[in-house]
Amino acid sequence: MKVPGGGRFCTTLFRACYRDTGLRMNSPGFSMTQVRVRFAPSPTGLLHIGGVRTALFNWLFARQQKGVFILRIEDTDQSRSTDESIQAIIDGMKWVGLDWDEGPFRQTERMELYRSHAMKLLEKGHAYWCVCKAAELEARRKEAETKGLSPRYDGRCRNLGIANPSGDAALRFKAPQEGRTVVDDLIKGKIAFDNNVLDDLIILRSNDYPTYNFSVVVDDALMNITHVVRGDDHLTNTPRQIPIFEALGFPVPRFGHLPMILGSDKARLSKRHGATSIMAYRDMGYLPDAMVNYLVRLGWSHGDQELFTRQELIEKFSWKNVQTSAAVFNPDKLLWLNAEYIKTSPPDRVAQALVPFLEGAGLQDEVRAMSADWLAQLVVLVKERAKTLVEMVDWVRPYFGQSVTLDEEAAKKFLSPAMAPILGKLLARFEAFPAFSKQEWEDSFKKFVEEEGMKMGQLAQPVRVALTGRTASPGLFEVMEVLGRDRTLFRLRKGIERASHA
RNA sequence: GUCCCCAUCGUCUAGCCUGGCCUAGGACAUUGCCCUUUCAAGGCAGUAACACGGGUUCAAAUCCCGUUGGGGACACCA
Repeated sequence: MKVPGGGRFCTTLFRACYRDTGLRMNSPGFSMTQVRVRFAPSPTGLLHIGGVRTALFNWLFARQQKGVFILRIEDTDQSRSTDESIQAIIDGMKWVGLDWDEGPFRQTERMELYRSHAMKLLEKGHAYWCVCKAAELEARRKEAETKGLSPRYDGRCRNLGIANPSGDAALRFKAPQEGRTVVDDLIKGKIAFDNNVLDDLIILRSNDYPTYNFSVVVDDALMNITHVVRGDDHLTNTPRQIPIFEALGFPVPRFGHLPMILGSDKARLSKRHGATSIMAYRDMGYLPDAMVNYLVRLGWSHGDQELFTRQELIEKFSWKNVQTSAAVFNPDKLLWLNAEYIKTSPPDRVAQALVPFLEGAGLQDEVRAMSADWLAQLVVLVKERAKTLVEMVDWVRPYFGQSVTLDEEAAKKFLSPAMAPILGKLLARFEAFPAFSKQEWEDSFKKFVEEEGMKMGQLAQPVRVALTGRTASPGLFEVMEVLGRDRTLFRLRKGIERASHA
């Protein structure tokens, strides 16, 4: 239930103490508690973009508050956690440039902590042994569901007082059954839950491993997490976790629940909506900065601004401007942003990111033969035409190597026998220049077109095909500049050859 | 079924807290035009939204209630 009069914008006074944590840090008179946040993914697959966005908000807040950002791997699910997934998380975080200050911690390395705290709860009477079998529980849940009842645990072992269970038993937390738990959410405001909807959740499995709802609490408490910021899907876990903090005698952190990312059909984003792994976007030729910009803007805004540097993001971020509703992931806008970043990022950086793609396309020798400066020049040549690095590979291909592969249709259309003598004359003019000069060659070209009584396009297209092999390319004279005098003349001669033998 | 969250153009959003400046602004996509040696990029213009119903008020996108719709959670998953 939404608390009346509470919520996100309740009163100015109230807001001051919970919305603007930034003020707290900066205003004198408040105790300087350092912000400590964490990203706690489970290693059960690839790092997906929703996870990256959660990490991003945490990271932004930590950096802005000069706080600490912790990476914690929640791998207490033995059957689903893998080392490859842990590596995927680390690789993904590094690729988008989200550096952490502590960790990565693995929960499986902290087992004793969970077990000892669980025993503490048992001793204090906050927990009890449950000897119900998993299969029985499952059956009862199904039955309750078909009867239209709540599929909660019925609490049958709660008052049995089992002290030394034989065989496998699980430890359950004695959840409060009365009153209400109020969550004061950073993003959604005050939310109240009636405790009577709570059931006694298992905190220690019969295999001695802790469950999620218990290990998060122990870790968040022990790691002194001040703000637990996670996906919306955890909102209803919060009233289950708060009583555990309390039973353990730990202070309760602030919570913030980020709205979900949806697919085009408004269902929670999943594989069937297309690529969801962050690394898939790297492979599709997206720049990490574009990815970050897109993901942050999906659910957060700063007036009408669309493009942000990382520094701006850190400075301008605030919980107040985080959206409360879910957002549909829009690949078109991401693509536009990527194109924007390709156009405006330093060309040498784009070139650097492009190299692996060129190598992947079989151009490793060609790339090695060229200088970094030339590569950057190449990026400048095609940057407003390629929306991804993958597309850029295709645009850039004609500029490697001495000769060029002619597109058959283009050659047939533009390198006709009738063109041969005209191209020959143009070649002679260019050959007269001892060195390439964009301005001079362009003037000469235009003068030639005029003298011949041609239209610009009539000559430009055949030359374009001769130089690039295709009918679409950047400006002719920029192309020549990147090719250089020798290759320009060489390819022109080859083009004439082809035209005369057509 | 129960509980929780959410609701402005097709999409991301501004505006909502502190009602009037909103004949609702920006961005992506889309349409048309301009520029032009091709392809882009760029420039200009256009189409397009306050879910619905009740209140409160001189005045509601903004506050309250309800309805509808969407999403999430209810595991010895996280």
